[in-house]
Amino acid sequence: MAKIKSKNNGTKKEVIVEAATRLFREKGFKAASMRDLAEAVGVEAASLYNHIQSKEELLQEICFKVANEFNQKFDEIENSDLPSIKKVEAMLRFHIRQMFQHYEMVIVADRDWRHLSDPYLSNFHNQRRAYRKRLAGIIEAGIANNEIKPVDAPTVVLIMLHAVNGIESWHRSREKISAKQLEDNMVLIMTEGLKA
Amino acid sequence: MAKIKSKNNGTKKEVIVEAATRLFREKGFKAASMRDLAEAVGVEAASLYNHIQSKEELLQEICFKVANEFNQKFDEIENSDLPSIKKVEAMLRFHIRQMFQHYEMVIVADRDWRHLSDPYLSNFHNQRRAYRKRLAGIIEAGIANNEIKPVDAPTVVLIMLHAVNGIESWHRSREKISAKQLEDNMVLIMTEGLKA
DNA sequence: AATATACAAACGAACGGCTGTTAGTAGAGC
DNA sequence: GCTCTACTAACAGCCGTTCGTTTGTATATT
Repeated sequence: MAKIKSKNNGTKKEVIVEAATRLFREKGFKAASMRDLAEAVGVEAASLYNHIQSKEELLQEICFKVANEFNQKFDEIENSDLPSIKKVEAMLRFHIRQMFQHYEMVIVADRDWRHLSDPYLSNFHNQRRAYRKRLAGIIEAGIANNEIKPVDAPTVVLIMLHAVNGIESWHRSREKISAKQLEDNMVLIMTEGLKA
Repeated sequence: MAKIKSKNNGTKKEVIVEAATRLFREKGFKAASMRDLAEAVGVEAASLYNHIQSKEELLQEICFKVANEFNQKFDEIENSDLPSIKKVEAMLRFHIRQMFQHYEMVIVADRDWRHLSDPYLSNFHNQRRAYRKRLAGIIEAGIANNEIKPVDAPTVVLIMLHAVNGIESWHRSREKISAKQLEDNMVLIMTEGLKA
């Protein structure tokens, strides 16, 4: 069973999810139609349903893949013995790199997750809240042992997570500075105001 | 003629635009239907067209109202004789306050402007680019006379403008710190890393 | 004061078009 | 011959919007 590989590197479903990611990023989940998607894949709309169950399933795949990657990295960093300020920096750098390498799915997950329906909607929403709370926890730990100046941790999380979204603009701007340069600049600006 | 005031404080069109703002913010422009909007206003969908020309006109009103307010404030600050770093801080504070007071329309304009169609789409897009360039200009001026440390100005603009969007989460979170407190926290975090 | 005129604003019905999705079927590759 | 995948055709439902008409009300005329 399942020799349904497409071309060279994955199942047809994966090809569809990738095309959906690009399309959803460009038009938004609601505005992107299954017929648009079919055209992008090079097939009729009905044919998509040999590989997927529904339009929403595509959004689920995207959202939870992104969520899992972030949660996994978070575990790794949280369990390390870095000082708190370095943990924050590491998470920030990971966010920035994900935004460089997989920005389309990161943006779709961040912008269109509200179009999920329960139980996926609640699940994702809860994960999102939990993630922010954990991140704020690291910052508060840093404040507690004087690595980080006493700022409101949830505010810092708010700023950091949203600031990274700005990289979307960078992706389609003409005169790009290098990725490394942008990363270092962002980290500098965002963490310099934190240090005690 | 034209005593078509609704209830006490504005034309019916204004009432519709306000309801549309709330609805678009909640569901997104594409996902919000004219029948949804009609119900929110307390009227049949067809009746809306006695007051507006199209669904897109509503989006136009929202987007350009927001754009005009920001551009106006920008002129005022740019023409002042504040030091560059203070101009940046003033703009940042204005963004934050707009986000507190009119966050629904600010968010709709920022998230759904892509659903405008030409010529409004190009117009808005150009204003957006110009705004960011002007803001970067202020920062570069500050770098030139050593008020601001030598960072990449477009990156700072990216971060600042997106960071402010985080206030949306604050609006619907349970345990709010005060608006003033959040504003000061954001300004501190965002500007401390900039000072030379 | 009663009636006629004018017009804004509401309505139900309907439009063509697009939506996500299903059914049934034909062909390709093992 | 069996499985997988593509197709065409069609579905029910929602979309923004238009139509013709009725309702409500403020003003002008008698």
